[in-house]
Amino acid sequence: MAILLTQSEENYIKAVYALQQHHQASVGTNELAERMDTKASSVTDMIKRLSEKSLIQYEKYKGCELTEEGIRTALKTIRKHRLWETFLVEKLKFGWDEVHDIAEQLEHIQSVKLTDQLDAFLNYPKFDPHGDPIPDQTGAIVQRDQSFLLNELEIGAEGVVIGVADSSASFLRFLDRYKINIGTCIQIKEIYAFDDSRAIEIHGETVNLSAAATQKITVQKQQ
Amino acid sequence: MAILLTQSEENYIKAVYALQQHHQASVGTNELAERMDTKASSVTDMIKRLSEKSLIQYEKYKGCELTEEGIRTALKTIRKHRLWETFLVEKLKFGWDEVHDIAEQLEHIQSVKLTDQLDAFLNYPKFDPHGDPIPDQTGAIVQRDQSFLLNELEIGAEGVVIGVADSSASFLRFLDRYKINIGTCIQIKEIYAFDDSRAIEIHGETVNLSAAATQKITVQKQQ
DNA sequence: TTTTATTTTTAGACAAGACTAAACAATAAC
DNA sequence: GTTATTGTTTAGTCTTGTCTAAAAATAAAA
Repeated sequence: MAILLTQSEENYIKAVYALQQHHQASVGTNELAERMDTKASSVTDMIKRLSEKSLIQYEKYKGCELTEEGIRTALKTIRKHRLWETFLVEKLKFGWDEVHDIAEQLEHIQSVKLTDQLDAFLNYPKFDPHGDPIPDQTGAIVQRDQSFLLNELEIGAEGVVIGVADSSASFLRFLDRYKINIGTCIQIKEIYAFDDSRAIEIHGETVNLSAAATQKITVQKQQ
Repeated sequence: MAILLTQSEENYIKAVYALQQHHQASVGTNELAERMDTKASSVTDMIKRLSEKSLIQYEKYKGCELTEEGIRTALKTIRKHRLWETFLVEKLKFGWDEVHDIAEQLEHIQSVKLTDQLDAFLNYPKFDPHGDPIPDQTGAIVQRDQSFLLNELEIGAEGVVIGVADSSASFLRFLDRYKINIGTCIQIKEIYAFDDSRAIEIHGETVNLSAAATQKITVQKQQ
């Protein structure tokens, strides 16, 4: 059942999954090479290997996509990654901008029991510190009911931050400076048409966020 | 300062350290091959690599030993291994016979901050679940005052279990069956000369332990 | 001290995963 | 419907870590 994969193979599977989720179509070699920070020729080699293991569906010059088994594999890795990120932030007091690289290593630890015990220890969290959903043992993901980007809210509307669309350290530090976190409550006070920035109230203070910033913050609308 | 090592290199360093600690002399190629479950020729290759990185002192046909830098490296890995074992048993409720293989993977995660935060989270433990000392950030190891093997105690003497000299799953399960754990108090009731077994009192009950078993349990003598 | 046995090292090969350079498809432009 | 351009694959090389088979050095025995 559970085929043993190298770390490199797991990383490729994860990347294919992410790209496939993004644009609902088969994934190209160059695109994947860009994402994996490697060369197209290396990608071709790896795709062939994964195709041998029937985790990927592949036809020459036609791109690739994950098989059912490949998707299950990707979800297992994502589950581990997000559980470890949660552990690092909740228990070890890391900032949410510091955890990605470490989780990238931890996600490759092989032990189903470890993953499940960690899940239990964290009290079966549904979302990680960036607001991304954590697949359960069966690979199921909780789907949130309608969420909005911050720039979709009208003046006066309130939202609770549930995620971010950019996990770069730079952006996460920006959020920290404004004390914006998962669960933070935000109200739109004003929208400036000239640059599409917003005045928002947060923790009682009013601050200005650029259009770029508001496009990267996901909220659950209140009431 | 901190040279990056592959997992394989780290494992070799750890093995050399262990063998060197055991018999205070330079470590032979075959011996190391046995320990690493590989062939002597592979060991020679690796020793050369580690010698290049000046972690190992090596002379052809004369065996090898760790340099100062090599010892520091070994202690870092041992620190991580034992902290993770402690985490798995204390927080994730693993049995002490289940943690070795997982810790063997976790010990290779690269992040000084992770190790130190984990140490803090566990409240700076001095010993792991098998009673082995955990090196601190500087590599210092707490030395226990005189410990004894269980078969060195005379009749009537009491001891508190502080470690085991065999971490095989089989032996650890044996200990679990008798509810023998780190911190368990044991008193010698009788010594049977014919097979060198002992009647011992433990948790109010009296049971018989073979000579082989009593040679593998380390205790701190009481009073 | 010469022979025998053991230990250790070399030489050459292999698989995984990457690379460069060059060839080959597929698509777009004219 | 040829040419450019872009995307993809092949061929050959490299490194890490391993292997086998054979040679060389050391240790033990005669």
